Amino acid sequence: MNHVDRIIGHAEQHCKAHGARLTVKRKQVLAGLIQSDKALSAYELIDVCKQQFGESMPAMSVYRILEFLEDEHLVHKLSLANKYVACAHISCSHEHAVPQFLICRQCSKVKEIGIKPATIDELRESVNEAGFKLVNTQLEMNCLCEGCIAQAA
Amino acid sequence: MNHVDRIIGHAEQHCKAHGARLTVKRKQVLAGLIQSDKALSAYELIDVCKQQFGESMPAMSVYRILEFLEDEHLVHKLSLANKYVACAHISCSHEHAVPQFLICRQCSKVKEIGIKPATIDELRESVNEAGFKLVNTQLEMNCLCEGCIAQAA
DNA sequence: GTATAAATGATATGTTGTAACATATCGGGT
DNA sequence: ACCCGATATGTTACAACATATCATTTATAC
Repeated sequence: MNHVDRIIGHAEQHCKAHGARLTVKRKQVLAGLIQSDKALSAYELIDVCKQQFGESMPAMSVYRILEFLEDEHLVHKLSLANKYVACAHISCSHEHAVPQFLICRQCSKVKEIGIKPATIDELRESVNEAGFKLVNTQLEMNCLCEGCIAQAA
Repeated sequence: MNHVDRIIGHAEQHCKAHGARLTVKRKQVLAGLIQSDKALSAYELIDVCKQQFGESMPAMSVYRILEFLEDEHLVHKLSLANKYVACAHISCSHEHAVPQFLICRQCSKVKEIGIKPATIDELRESVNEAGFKLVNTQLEMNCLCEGCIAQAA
């Protein structure tokens, strides 16, 4: 049983635990994201599913499935790039804080990190001073990844 | 001379200073953004220009003009919302650090703030530890503005 | 005034995402 | 086993955001 399947297994347990169904199509979409170290757009996912499973996947279905997977906290949407990534912690059993994302502008590689709570608190403080309230702490930052830095040098 | 015209005047000086041309169309687009306290999409700007100046403005032109205005640092693009705002500091003479943006998810109202350099440094540190490099420090955060908080309560 | 570059217009197309309605599939109650 | 309601997926059409390409106009330099 490979890496991807193991994670899918965890996801399945997670869904089962509260009566949500991880159907075949949903598994395919999730698997597509897990296999990719890059963020993928919905339409890129359609292509991936087509290639891997020979199944045509209407855009509408992919968007619905992504929404389901987001609700299950199995997938994150990156608004900064209009792309999607699998959650890095599907296999962990403990709960997670809202993550932050580093997105490589060159190659779409994504790293999910947890910034120090103290830093988050400072940010939230700055926001409050401006009279706004953070609705979440999912920061997304435009970055370059190690590979693309090396390549540029 | 009203508020908007004054800012446009500053923008014109700014452009003139290095041989860039703030043409009529470019002024119209910029004025549209300055008048709005909300972020506007490119297509919303087309409507605004149509209403205010009776001029039809092809999408292509608006995008070109927005690009020009961004290059001149007169406008910021908010990737989180696919919308655009006028820079809050056009009339200031001094240089500015890269700003951060608070975007109201309810009404698109935007506040441009400057987070404490120390906090930014901590963020950059977290990013570096993950092996990535920030390409800029233009953070965009999903928020609720004062008005929408009050309304929700 | 003409050559040149910059700006804009026009048309087509690509990309991302949703609305609305039809059909298929699953699971429980009888 | 069968039906029913709920959930999931399919289909079509289109809205919203964005860019490519080539033609035309306008401004500035010489």
